Amino acid sequence: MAETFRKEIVQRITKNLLDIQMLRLIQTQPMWGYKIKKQVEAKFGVRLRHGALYPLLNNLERKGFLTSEKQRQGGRTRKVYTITRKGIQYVEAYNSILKEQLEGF
Amino acid sequence: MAETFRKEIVQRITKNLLDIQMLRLIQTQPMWGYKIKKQVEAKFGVRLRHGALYPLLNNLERKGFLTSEKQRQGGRTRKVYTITRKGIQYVEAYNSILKEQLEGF
DNA sequence: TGAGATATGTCTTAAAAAGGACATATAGTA
DNA sequence: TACTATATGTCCTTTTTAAGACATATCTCA
Repeated sequence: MAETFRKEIVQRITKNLLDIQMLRLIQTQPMWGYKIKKQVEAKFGVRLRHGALYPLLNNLERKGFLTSEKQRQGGRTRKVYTITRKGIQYVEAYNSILKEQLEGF
Repeated sequence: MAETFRKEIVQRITKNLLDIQMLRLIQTQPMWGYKIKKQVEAKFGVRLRHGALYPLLNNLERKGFLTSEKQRQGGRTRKVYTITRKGIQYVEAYNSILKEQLEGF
């Protein structure tokens, strides 16, 4: 049962706080959409539709949490995202809230 | 800015993981809907509509995370909720995920 | 050369959630 | 007595979100 709960909660957090989980991933190293999709799916056990992912990435860039750079690999293009200072601050705010939650009410 | 981020994230967590925050509250002491509403609003800075709260509480009871007992105060009735073992397990699963998130990827 | 993986994007429709009204009753206070 | 707070519940409509299709192009391996 505890394991069922775990999976369910992880999936809920991933779904509802997907942008934060993505920023955290990109914080470890710059990454492009497709790779983010694969990593999120593997790490959190959720299906991440690309139809939701790419608009979200563009949105995070528009808001200043990410910057992107197009990289060519032969004829194929990757849009590699890097986290900004603003993005790091957002993740840090999240981390500090987690800490408080663990310390209890 | 960091403070703006904090508020925004706390509100997002409260909104999306409201049931868990409520279970955590009730875990500290048995509580009724109206009191939960006031506490959630004070602690997390969100408006909690009673039209959303009461169906959610009934739902959590139906799922076995809470039990309720009606208490009379003169002519007024309070439905006091207590967390169950199952509810505690759910909160514990949440706590363990928070720990892992803090430890990083 | 055909299939599956990599790679990024938009758009429409269907499902879920939120907001707010409708509904009722007691207690306390000005 | 009228207003505000306490207390719990449902229901409809609007808004938001999610699912999946539509769209295109390259790369690799069998």
